[in-house]
Amino acid sequence: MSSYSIGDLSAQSGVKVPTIRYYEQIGLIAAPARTEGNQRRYGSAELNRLRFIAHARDMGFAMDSLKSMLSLSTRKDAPCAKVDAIVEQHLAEVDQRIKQLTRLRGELAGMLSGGHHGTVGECRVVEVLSDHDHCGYEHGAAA
Amino acid sequence: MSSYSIGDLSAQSGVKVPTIRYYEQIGLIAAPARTEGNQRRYGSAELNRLRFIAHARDMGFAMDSLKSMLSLSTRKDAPCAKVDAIVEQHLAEVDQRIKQLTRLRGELAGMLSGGHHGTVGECRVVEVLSDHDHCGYEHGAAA
DNA sequence: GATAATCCTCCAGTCACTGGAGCTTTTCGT
DNA sequence: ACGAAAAGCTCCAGTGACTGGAGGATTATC
Ligand SMILES: [Zn+2]
Ligand SMILES: [Zn+2]
Ligand SMILES: [Zn+2]
Ligand SMILES: [Zn+2]
Repeated sequence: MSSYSIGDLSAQSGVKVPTIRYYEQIGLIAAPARTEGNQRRYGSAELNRLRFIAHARDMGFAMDSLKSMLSLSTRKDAPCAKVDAIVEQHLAEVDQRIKQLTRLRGELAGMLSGGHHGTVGECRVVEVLSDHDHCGYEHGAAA
Repeated sequence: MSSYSIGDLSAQSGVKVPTIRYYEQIGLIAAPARTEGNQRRYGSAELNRLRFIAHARDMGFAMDSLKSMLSLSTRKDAPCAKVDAIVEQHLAEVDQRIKQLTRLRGELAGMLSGGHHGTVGECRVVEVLSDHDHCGYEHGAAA
């Protein structure tokens, strides 16, 4: 059988029930067929679409990219260059983020180094956090 | 002189004016003195606190950690172990995030590799996004 | 003393959900 | 076949961390 209730769909996709309704509301997924008693019934196409959404969201794609990819992924014979471009851009963003976090990691490690601060008054963490001049890292500069 | 208007404070700290008022509203900073005409006037202590907040926020500390660190950083003779612990935990989180992003990077790069997909129908990006089985990465597992 | 810039409060909106109240429908055991 | 329990429905409100606007008062500058 290929008829899922919203709960089934939720279980199969890992997306919570209210979130599915929310996605319908914002037009991310289409309004499905209803039973006599007004309950939503989905087919496997909707399940696939929802999995696509969940997977992409899980990988940190922005909602906008997601919508673009969804609309681009419907025509199987269309060129995939645009989809690929979105992924490339996301890859670049991820790279950027990794670099930022690596620098931040250094900053945090630096705060903790030198060890045995003892009191808040001597604590390098508090010092660095209180005054960016002690930090040496240009936070917003590479954003 | 050590009397700043909210605009001065904003300029000195890099925190936007409405955000400063918001921080006051949620109790992150204390309500400052007012002029005859009801305008906020700040001293350098408030500026320091705001800089602390901005700096920590900039480094991705959660609002909760921030509050803890703020309350811990007031008594200069208290031991700094707790502050350090918060930073250590944040460092661990950053490490974790870097690992996740590095794996994600691999996944994204893998999607783009093999090149020349041509059409959406053959596109590895669409394939991987449509069906997590093609992805091989356990997304939620290490969260 | 006029005029521009800044400030005030209050309220609404953002994003991506999440949860509850109160009611109806479906499912399931007997 | 029937009654209870589970799951569904709609509507509305709330979250976090701000951001922005309306409409009006105050301050700074020339
Ligand atoms: Zn310390
Ligand atoms: Zn810094
Ligand atoms: Zn492709
Ligand atoms: Zn995957």
